[in-house]
Amino acid sequence: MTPDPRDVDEAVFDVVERIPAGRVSSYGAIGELVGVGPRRVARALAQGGAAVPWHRVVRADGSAAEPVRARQLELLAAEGVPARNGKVDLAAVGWPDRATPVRRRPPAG
DNA sequence: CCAGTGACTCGGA
DNA sequence: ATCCGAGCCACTG
Repeated sequence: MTPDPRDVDEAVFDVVERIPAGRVSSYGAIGELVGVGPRRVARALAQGGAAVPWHRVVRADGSAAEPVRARQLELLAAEGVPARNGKVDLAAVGWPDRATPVRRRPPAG
């Protein structure tokens, strides 16, 4: 069965809704979670992102997309996400956390 | 069907 | 840091 386009959009929105305030994800990261390409994620947000915290989705390098760049940085700053020269620190506020489970003993040295 | 475009990403220069 | 090409997926003329 081929997944309906609307279903893919809903999957994208569902993941975006899961991004906690103060955190940020990327098109590619979300794409991997829902099983589509980053461009497909961007398309979904451009189409109906108004219903989800789209501002918590940035580029892979932490920068914001052109058409919403200024707006996105303001919304992020409003919820405690600092930006450095127009880019957020994905290593600090990136979501989901990398390799959180199955690794209770991080390399302490 | 082909070409152009876009809230993308990676690798190379 | 900046620009370009290729890969990618969906839409439009």
